[in-house]
Amino acid sequence: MSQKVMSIGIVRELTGLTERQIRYYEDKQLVFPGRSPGGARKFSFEDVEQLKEIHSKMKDGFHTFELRKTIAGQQTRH
Amino acid sequence: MSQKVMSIGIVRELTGLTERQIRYYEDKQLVFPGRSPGGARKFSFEDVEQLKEIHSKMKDGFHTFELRKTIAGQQTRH
DNA sequence: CGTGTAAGGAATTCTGACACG
DNA sequence: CGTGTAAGGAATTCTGACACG
Repeated sequence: MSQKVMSIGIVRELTGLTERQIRYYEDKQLVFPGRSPGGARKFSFEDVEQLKEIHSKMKDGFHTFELRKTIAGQQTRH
Repeated sequence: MSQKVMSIGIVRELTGLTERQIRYYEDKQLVFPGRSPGGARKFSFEDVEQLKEIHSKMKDGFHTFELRKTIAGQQTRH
């Protein structure tokens, strides 16, 4: 489930988010997709769950910089 | 694991097969990928396992038409 | 039969920017 | 701040065909 295999188009379908939002959350360090040799983002099912969680929190009024703190504790490192 | 989320490029990496082989196995009805709106094949992790199994059998000397019989019994229907 | 390849087109994704607020 | 969009380019995938054997 942690294998980075999905391109952003499918993540869009699975999460209901727009590509813009997904890229923005990555920019804000809330998700960490891999990259294909050509530069395309690659997400795992865990990333998809993470994105759903993020968007849920956003709707609750949280800001990206607030969520980043919470997420920092989830990351394996750094 | 049965969600069709990977494009052929990743399946190529995960299975070690060439795109040509993957498409050929689909043509011979050994795997049944979904399709994106634009027509791109979408595979599941189950499909990846199936492909590995297929190639393994091929190396053992089996032909696609022989494997199709075995696979028919695995399919949910048809 | 199973797989390689060159060919041309179409769909997908990428980045940086302007916009609004 | 979070997200929409038009812009141009690059990477990805598709199909049908010719090739070999």
